[in-house]
Amino acid sequence: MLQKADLDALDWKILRELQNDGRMTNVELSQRVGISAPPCLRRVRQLEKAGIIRGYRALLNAPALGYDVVAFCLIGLKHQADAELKVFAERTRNWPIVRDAWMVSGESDFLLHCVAPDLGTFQGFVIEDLTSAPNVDTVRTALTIRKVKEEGLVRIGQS
Amino acid sequence: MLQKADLDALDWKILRELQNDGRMTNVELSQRVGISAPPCLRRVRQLEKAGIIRGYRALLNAPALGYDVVAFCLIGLKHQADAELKVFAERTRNWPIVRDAWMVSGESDFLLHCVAPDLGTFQGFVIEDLTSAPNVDTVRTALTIRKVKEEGLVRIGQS
DNA sequence: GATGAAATATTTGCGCG
DNA sequence: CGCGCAAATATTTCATC
Repeated sequence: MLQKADLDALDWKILRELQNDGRMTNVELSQRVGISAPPCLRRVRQLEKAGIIRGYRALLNAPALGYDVVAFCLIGLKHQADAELKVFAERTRNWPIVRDAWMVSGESDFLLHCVAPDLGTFQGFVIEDLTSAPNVDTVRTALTIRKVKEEGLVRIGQS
Repeated sequence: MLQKADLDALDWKILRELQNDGRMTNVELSQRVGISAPPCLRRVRQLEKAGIIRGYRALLNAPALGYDVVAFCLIGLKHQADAELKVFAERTRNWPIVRDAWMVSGESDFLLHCVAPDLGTFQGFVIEDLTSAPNVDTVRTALTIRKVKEEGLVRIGQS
């Protein structure tokens, strides 16, 4: 199976292009990275099989869909036993406003990436759902003003 | 141009499927949502043209690529004048460790989503780059333990 | 929204560097 | 051993109803 060390510059070029446009046709991809289509497709399939490419996803425009509020919530729990953490993690999966959630270490226990139609809905979620959920100690929120960077993974270090 | 209100249940089904697998062929997509291929493709193209689908992207497996550390940084600046905010935003774009960055309101001014090969690299970034950057006041970090949710946008509310 | 045909892309096998 | 070429297969796309 493919390992990180096995990736050459061509593989990283492929990854860069597919992160930019995951629906690019294989022939266009092959032209961009400078090889012909068949070996290009073989590399892509290998990257997929090795799990390096986890999948492909359409990106949606939240404001165009009526979701004007994007915010992050930092949650501190009262008790951090393993079972308690799992309970809260499961809870985040049932809140449609929460798009991504991470268990973190530091001052907080969870970080939630939230999207809501308007401020009222988000505030309602914070007050009625988050703050009043069992075992929740602290809730700090950061409303986003704008996204200033959104990029895929790149090779750090060599060349 | 397509507006949020114009989206029917079929459009949302399409969006859900393409968020799950952005490389699905149009014939498979059409079967999943229960219509024939041409009208399905027409809807997808409209969603793209309206900017509701912003693009497509391959998702990479960071650990498999040797990126074991994922963390969030909350940055407070000393001065938050518009020009200063722009300078810091531009700075985030030049740090390869920073994958996504948001300007936020609240206790902090920026939130950075960071990925690094190892803890030493991340700590080096925090100390040498972040903390010592001009105008940076406070840096709080939250190392992620694991991702507990990662989902696309869904329709909140009706049906 | 469905049907069928034309244009294009993907995929496979085989020879070459 | 992996790359490039060319034919078979599948998909996207456009006309029309």
